Amino acid sequence: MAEQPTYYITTAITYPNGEPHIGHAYEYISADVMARFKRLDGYETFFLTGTDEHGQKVQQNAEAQGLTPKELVDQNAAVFKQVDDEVLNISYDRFIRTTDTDHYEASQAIWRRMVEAGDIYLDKYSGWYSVRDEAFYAESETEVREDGERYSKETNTEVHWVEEESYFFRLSAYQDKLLKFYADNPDYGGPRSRFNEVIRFVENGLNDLSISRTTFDWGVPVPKDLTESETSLDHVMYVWVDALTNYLTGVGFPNTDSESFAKFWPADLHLIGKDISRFHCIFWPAFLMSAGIELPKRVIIHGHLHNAGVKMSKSIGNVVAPSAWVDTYGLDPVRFFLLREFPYGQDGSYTHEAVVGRKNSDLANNLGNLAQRSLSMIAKNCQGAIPEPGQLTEADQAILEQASSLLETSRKAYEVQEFHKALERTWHVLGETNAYFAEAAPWKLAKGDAAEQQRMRTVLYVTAEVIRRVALLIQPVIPDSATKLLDALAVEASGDAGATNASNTGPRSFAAFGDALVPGTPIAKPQPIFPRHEEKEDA
RNA sequence: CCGGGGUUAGCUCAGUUGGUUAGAGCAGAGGACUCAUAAUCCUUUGGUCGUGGGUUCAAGUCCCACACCCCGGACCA
Repeated sequence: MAEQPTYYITTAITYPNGEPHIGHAYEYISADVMARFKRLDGYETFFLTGTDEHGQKVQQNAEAQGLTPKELVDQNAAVFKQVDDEVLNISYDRFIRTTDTDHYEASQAIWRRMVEAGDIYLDKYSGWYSVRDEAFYAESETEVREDGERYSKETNTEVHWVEEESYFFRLSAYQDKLLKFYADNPDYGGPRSRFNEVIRFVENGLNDLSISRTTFDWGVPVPKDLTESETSLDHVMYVWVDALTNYLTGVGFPNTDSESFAKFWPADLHLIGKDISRFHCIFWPAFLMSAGIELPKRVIIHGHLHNAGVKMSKSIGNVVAPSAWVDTYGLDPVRFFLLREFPYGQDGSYTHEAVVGRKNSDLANNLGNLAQRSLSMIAKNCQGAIPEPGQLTEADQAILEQASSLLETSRKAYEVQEFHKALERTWHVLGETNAYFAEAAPWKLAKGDAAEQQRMRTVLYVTAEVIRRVALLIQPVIPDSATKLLDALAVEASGDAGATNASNTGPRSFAAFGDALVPGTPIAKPQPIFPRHEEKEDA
């Protein structure tokens, strides 16, 4: 047997300092869909997500609440994990926390490698520092406001003059190497327009990067044996060094001989938001080059979601909790909407009407009703079993051919994370199938002679077979509904709609895409799977 | 200020290397059907393709200028 292909995908790890909102859900769901697709397509897949728990902000918040930092992040991380587990049905293989003990080991190991490469040196940093942003600002980027305090103009956070000893990473030495890497790997960052912005930024020159702090201790300690010869201070790593390293920790680093590291590194895809593209497209590859570790294959940068065109913000009060949406619309409609509605990579604007439109029009009408009408006819007119088709006409073959092409179309689209295109094409075929069904009018054939009855059975078979193929392919997006659909078609159970590698093979994996429904298989009386949206009564 | 992207039907968007009557989905209108979740199918209304110039036999598609929007970045305080 040929060696099984592998796939390693990560989300950004979340800074758990607030309630999860629909933007977090967008990232988790899209990564989940990608992971499920790959599992169903036969890839041994590892899907990593988690929380980023270090930093001064956490330490200060904890003090303010009378907790230890660990107590605080235990609480907050649990909230995010719960959303993954109980609200969004996210099929991660590991929920990593940067406070996990193996992560300390990994972070110290990559640091050590970068020291050995001669890329880390001790110096002094001074400047205006914002605790909230965890960033330094030039004086010109700040201003003193009415309350006498100095603020960052861009982010409106308080800044303080900080002068501290810090370790630096020789990022400036990587400008040419990075540019060459981008040129050699034009698909490293996507979509192209966002990747171009990164490249232009690098072309404008890079400064060395401060990568340690001494003013607080909530972080991964820089190994003492590396610092004792030159300083007596205790350094902890700048959060981004340890945060990015989570991608290595997740698959076994620093144990590079481990089975999981050998299997899954380099990562196939880092899926992140546009706010952190620079960390993933510049710092991360530079760190890895320095440490002599292979670079990930691709970073896909998604956009942000806007509430009816307005940026979500707590002060405006238009932040939507994932659980609120799921309660209102149902999980699968939410998952479908997020991936179908927006070209992946661009910002998206959502409205209640838009979500309801997708739920009713695409799911309930075009797919749900097609399944219901065809399966009902099979239940009533074919002794409740998948019928035996007769000679296929050109129309039959044409619609089956369209459905067949969807596997390759979807693979190509998913390869570059153009989820919307895969779904658009799939729903186009469903539209054609509805037209095919109306044209063939099997309900009229049911009343005809033996030849017409045979023709009816053929039409019903072809329609059901199209639905089977579509149902297989949309398992990643709407796993629960697609499973019900396959159940209704009496497709032999296998796997778990892409949730684990148990979905790599079997009648419900993509390996079975080219199979066909087996005539004579009994089916149950169909029940509607995609209800139309019901508006709740005003409170 | 520099760079990138955008400005196409009521809404969201496609429009390939410039080439016949500018497309889709949703929404609207009319009709059909009754298997089905008042779903589906057919037909149809609707656009001076941001503005003004230019190149060309021919421009949504190329060039220039301008306006507005979005995204990056720089500089001055």
